Amino acid sequence: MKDQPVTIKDIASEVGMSVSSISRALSDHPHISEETKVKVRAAAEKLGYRYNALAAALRSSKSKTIGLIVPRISMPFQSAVITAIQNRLHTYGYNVMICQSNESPELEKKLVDLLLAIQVEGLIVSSTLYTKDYSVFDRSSLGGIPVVFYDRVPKDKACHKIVGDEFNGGYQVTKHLLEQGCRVIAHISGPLSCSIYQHRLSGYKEALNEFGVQYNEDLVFFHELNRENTLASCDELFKNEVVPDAVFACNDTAALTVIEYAGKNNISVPGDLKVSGYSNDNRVEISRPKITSVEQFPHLMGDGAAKLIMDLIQSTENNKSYISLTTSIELIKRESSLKV
Amino acid sequence: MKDQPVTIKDIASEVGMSVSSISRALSDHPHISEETKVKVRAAAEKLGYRYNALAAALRSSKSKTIGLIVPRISMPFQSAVITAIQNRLHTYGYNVMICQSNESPELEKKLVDLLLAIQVEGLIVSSTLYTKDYSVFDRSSLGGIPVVFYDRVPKDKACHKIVGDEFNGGYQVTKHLLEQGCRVIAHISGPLSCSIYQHRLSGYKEALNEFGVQYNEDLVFFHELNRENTLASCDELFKNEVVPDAVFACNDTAALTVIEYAGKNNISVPGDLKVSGYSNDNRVEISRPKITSVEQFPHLMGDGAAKLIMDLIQSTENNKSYISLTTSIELIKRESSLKV
DNA sequence: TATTGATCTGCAATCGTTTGCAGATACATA
DNA sequence: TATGTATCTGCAAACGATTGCAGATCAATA
Repeated sequence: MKDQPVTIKDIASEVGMSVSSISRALSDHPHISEETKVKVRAAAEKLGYRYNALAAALRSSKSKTIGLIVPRISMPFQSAVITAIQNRLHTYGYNVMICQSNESPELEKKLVDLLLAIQVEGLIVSSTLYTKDYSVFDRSSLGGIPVVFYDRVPKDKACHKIVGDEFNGGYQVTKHLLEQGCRVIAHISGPLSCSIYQHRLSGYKEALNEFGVQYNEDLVFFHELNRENTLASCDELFKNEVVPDAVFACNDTAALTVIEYAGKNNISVPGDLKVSGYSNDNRVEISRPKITSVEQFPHLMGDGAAKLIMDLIQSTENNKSYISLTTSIELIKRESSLKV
Repeated sequence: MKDQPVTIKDIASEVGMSVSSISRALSDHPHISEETKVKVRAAAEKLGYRYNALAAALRSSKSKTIGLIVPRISMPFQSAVITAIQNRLHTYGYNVMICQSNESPELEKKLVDLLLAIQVEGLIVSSTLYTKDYSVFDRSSLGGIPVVFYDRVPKDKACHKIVGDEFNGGYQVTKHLLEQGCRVIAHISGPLSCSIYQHRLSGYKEALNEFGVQYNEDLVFFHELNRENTLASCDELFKNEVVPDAVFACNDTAALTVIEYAGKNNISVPGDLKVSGYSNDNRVEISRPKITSVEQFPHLMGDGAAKLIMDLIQSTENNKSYISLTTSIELIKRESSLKV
């Protein structure tokens, strides 16, 4: 009974060869004959050998690991993206170290340090709502490893990224509500420090403009899209003499909250108030009425992010230029926004 | 400009000391004077030194990493547990490598290999619905690292584990339905290969027995709890002459599906049919009627699992005995199961 | 002065792989 | 026999930290 783990050294003495040949045999190096490979593999099996990826990573400086930083894994959109990334990277033989920033820029910074310490070969990041200082992601701070942002990407910084077509999403939702006859369309958005909300807002404005509707600041709210904040915004909205006939909420939680508020205040949806959410998570079909929302195809985004980071890792040339990809969105119309 | 990463060797030559002193200074070893520590830290900062956790892990055989294997991160219960585990382990200075088995026992086995290769110091596992062969988790196969199971735990194998009080959950739900006057209570369960469903079934039987209701095999279904299977079971249930007056579904997806089925077939819930789910995920409050369910306190379970694995790692004695923890559950009664 | 003890520092081996280079072997050809 | 070529194998130095042990320094005490 060994208590020390079995190493390639042990295999080497077992089969009477050098460690280098064992190493090469196990990694299927072309200079090793097929019969030795078979012999070596058999010996490894017999001794209960376990590959030490740490030692290999140290020597070859290839950890075969990608760091992933997300705000929270519990958001349906995020968990779908993560799963796609993970599955895709597995096919490349890469692991993913998933970290949650919990919407804290400080923690996010610490996580970068942590991931660099374990020698990840690349970083995939969806940043917090409040990240302003992206300097930790500069090439110089990262020691040369590539980073790909998705969804929540830096506003004013050139970088590799993959994002949904947020402008179009905002535009489509608003246009749809306008087409349903709405003219007082509130917009409950996340903080503008976050790029996606800026673009949706632009889409919203564009559609209003096209329909000749004046943009009204009193109808627009920017805050984290939880229940409390959204209820406060609803209070604000409905205390005025002129009340909205539609709400475009920037996620489904907010849309659900608006519907909850409407229910409690005898406002009929979609009769008196039409509502749209965003992200098309699994709750929109359960709600009564079912909620119009925007599908973001998280699987495509995750897949794209994973492919992109692998391209960057594998490309030898140091790419000066930044790649920016956009995934399409699709407005899914449901009861909450349709004419009765 | 260095292109090679800065190592403690570089710091050593910068400040004119040996690498061992640098190593000790940086890790705050007591044998190093405070002033040298300050000097060393300053030099490290100046040179842009980055700790190489891989090298340290190799030398000290302490990777400071725990492997986590879950069926899917997208289940609300799971993502809550994962977050709790991760937060807790971070306070111990440990990272978590999260892997998804995707309900495949084969993949699960591969993931164990992968995690062992990267030298995790412990494993936390919630197994697939179909895992029968737990031998990969034997002490001998694991090379001495501890493993803690949670929620989906081995049925017939002694192990460290933390589970919800499933028997009581099954009992409480059933008793509640009986108290509402129901006597034909269907049970839509997951496959019995999975321990939790066995225990809930036992609780179900116990409550029936207490109320003098005969257990009826025709009312009980075992399958993965997705929409398709659940709809099929509903068809089965309602084609008989004697139809159920309640359904105890073993997760909230199934409960939602039952309610969907009832809606389509003019069965009023809770008037004609009372329904309970399990897990109390965020959809049960959105559904109309709101759904009775069982809160499992995933945060407590994750926290407990994390603490337990750390105890096992830190305890020097090789513990012969296995620790089994149970977290409490709470039945949350809502409209779907209450007398009208 | 010699001894002790406390405090700090350095040497060098080690963790388990990978890999550039050189050497060995075998066989065919000149 | 000598040479070339193709194929395989081994040596030994990395990778960047940790750590047991021994040694150095210096002040305090006998």
